[in-house]
Formats: sequence, C-alpha cells, structure tokens
Amino acid sequence: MGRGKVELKRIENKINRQVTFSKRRNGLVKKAKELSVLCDAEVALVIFSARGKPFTFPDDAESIMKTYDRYRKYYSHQHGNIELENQDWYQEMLKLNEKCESLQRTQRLLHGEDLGPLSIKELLILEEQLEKALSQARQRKTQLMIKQMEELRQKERHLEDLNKELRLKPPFQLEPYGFNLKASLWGSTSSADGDGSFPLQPSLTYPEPFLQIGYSVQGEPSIVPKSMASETNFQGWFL
Amino acid sequence: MGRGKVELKRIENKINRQVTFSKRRNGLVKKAKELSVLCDAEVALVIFSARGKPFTFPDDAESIMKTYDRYRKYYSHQHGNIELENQDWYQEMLKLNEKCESLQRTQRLLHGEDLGPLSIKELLILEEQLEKALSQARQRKTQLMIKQMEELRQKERHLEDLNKELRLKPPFQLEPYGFNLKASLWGSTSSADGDGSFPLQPSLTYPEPFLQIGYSVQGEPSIVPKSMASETNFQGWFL
DNA sequence: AACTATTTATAAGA
DNA sequence: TTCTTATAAATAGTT
Repeated sequence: MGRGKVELKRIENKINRQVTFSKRRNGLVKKAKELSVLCDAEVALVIFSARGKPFTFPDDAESIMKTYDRYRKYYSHQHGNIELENQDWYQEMLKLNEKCESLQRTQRLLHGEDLGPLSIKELLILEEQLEKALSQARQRKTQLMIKQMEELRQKERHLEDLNKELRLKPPFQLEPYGFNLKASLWGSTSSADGDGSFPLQPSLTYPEPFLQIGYSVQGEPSIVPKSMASETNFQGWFL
Repeated sequence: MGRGKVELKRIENKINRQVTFSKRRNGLVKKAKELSVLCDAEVALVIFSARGKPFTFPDDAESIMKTYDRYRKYYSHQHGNIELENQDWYQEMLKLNEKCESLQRTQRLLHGEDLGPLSIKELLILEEQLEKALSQARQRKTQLMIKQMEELRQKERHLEDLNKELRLKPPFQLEPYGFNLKASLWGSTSSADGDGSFPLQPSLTYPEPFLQIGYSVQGEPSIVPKSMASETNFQGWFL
C-alpha cells in the first residue's frame, strides 16, 4: 500500500526509516486498538524506537503490565518456571544471598563457633586473625581511656583554679555566683554528652547501628528457594 | 477495507467476531513483524483471544520478556521507581542487602577494623567476644593436635610390630615385602588425605567455602539503588 | 478457506 | 513534521 512495493528488509536510508517508523507505528497502534475493541481481545503492544522511546497500546502502563503478567504466567505454566530463573533480579538475589551466607559462616568462625570442619592449619590462621583483632581492640580501648583520664584531670585542674579565685574575691552580687559557673561548665557548654563517660553508661552519641548488629529477618514467606531462606536466629557479635 | 465500513465497537455476532479476530490477528502480527524489520525497532505484541489463548510477536517468549522488562525499567525510571519499590522481590532485596551490610560492619569489628566509633563499653564487649573465640579456637586446635599425635604414635607402634615380625620370618617370595606394606599403610589405604597432615599442607578434604570466604561481586550495573551497591573489595577473615 | 469489492494504510512527493 | 495522492494491502461480506 503506497506508491511502490517495499521488500521486507531494513530500510537503509535513515530519514526514510524514521518516517516509515512514525507512520507504521501509528498504524499498528490503531490496528491493535481495533482488534481489542471489535473482537473483545486483550492486547498489549510495546514498540521501542531506535532511540529507545517506547510507544504502547494501551497507553496505560498498568494494562500493559497486566497483560504481560498474564502471558508470563501462561508461559511459566507451560514451561515449568524456567523463565523465572532467567530474570536478572533473581540472579542478583542469588548472588546477594550467597554473599550473606558466606559472611555468616565467617562470622561464626570469628565467634569461635562451628570450628569442627577446620583443619589445624586453618585454625592457626584463624587464631592469628583473632589475636590481631584483639590486640587492636585493646589498643584502641587503652587509647580512649588515657584520653578520658586526661580530660578529667584537666577539668579537675580548671575547677580548682576557679575555686581559688572565688575564695579570694568575696561575692559582690546577690546571685549565687559559684553555682552558675559550675552549671555552665558541666552542663551544656562542655563537650557533648557521653563522649567519654567511662564504664558508667554506654555512649549514645554515636549513630546507633553499632550495637544493633544482629540482623533478624521477619519469618515472612519468600519468593526465593528454601536454601535461600535467611536464618532467623542469627546472633550479633555480642552474645 | 472490506465490502462495508465497520464501526469501532464490539462485534456482537459471536461467529463473526471469532472470524474477524483470526483475520485481524494475523494482520496485526504481520504488521508488527514488518515494523520491526523495516524500521529496526523492538516490538512486542501479545494478544489473548477470548478463550485465553495467547498469540505473540515475536513468537519467541524470551524476546517478549526482554522487551517487557525493558519497558518496565523505562516506566519505573520515569515514575520515580514507585512501581519498582512496591514489587515484593525488591523489598526482599532491600532486606537482604541491609543484612549483608550489617554483617560486613560486624565483620570489620571482629577484624579489629573501624573501631573508631566504638565507646569504651562497646570495646570491652568486643574484647570479651574475641577472647572467647580465641580460647575456643585454641582449644579446638589443641584437641586436633593431640588426636593427630595419638594417631601417629599408633601407626608408629603398628609399624614397629610389623618390622619385628618381618625380622623373625625370612622372605619366602621374590617380591619386596616390606615396601609394599609401607605403601599400603601410608598411601591410599590409611585415613583420608589431609585429615590431619599438620602444618605441611592445607586440608583439601573439606567443602572448600572455608578458605574462599571473601566474597567479591562483579562490577556489574545493578537494578538496585546506589546505597545498595555491594562493596567490591571485601576481605575474608584471612588477611 | 477462497474470493473480491471496498476500505484502509502508506510510500513517495510536496 | 504534516498533507496529498497514487497505489499496495487488508479485510468484510459472500461463496
């Protein structure tokens, strides 16, 4: 239909191809609509131009998805779900899961659990690892404690100086001078709360994830195969 | 096109509708094919008959899936991923990812890394953890070594006994008797390879994941948001 | 499923 | 891009 017959092969002239695309795309969408209305059929048409812009019938994306899902179900049913495993999100899920399980296995070793299958050589490596970590934790702890003690000593000195001054000058106002000074030093003015309150209470200053390390997953049914189901009772590093 | 004009509404005559469906369905598929070939466009067409049978272009289901996935991605992207985030697999992915990151954080602590943000109290808990794990690793190591030594002593004794016997009986065949016996003891007959070959070589008997714990992810583009992208340079527990 | 009278789609040109 | 028009293609109604 047209002034010349066209053979069924890619139109080489780019402009021409683009023009033909526009025309035929409209025609195809129109015919898709006619089919769906006249014959009461469910139709979904998606066309991507060379530039990657999609055109559809119906325009409504919901309907497209619906038809697509219907087709996918029909097809999966015929072909035993093989298609599911080829979805890229599924692959990514499998990878992530593998990673998680690997991490959990390692973590158990680092907790001294499930050492059964390790050889002596592997145990030696683990031991070395743990010693190194332990030494670093202790080093950091000592460092913090020293810093904290220094701060305390400094504050002590400062207070003593103030006290000396106060003893020399008698109060010349009604206000209770000394009390105010103390409040401004220990209250909001000094360094942030908890930055070094040694063993009395845990610091609340740091972003909280550090103590909430044990990640627990709701026992919700998963799309993913049984072997992938996450273990619910994973324990954090603080037992 | 045809002997009469048709108005754009459902054909009420059932037979007629069915016939028209067949004709127009073929026409639509043909036109879809023409568009894809002539204009080098990606086209996916799915038609469900009233009876629920699907017809497609291309007939290859893989291609249909590919095009629809492309469309879904495009659409999700335009609509701020809202649709995407409502997919339950996406939720599951987010959870898994959170879990992985939590595990990695913990793991770093157990390696003695990134201790900066921990309070003194938290460091003390970590220290206790590590000490416990270390003690368990050592205990298991000792246990294995003792077992190995016992086995060696037993073998030694066994060999000595055999040697004594051999010294008493003079050889009555040409075959080199002693050599064969030794081979059968140390070669394939004795306990599985690596079950306790102390520091000489790592055991290859156990399922391999134990040394290949550092999980590395290919630098492939992910469907999942940036914050979810896995760290590529994660190190296993053996540094 | 085949046949055609007609309508519709569209290639080429403006 | 849009319109025009000659012509190819699709198809409604019929056999």
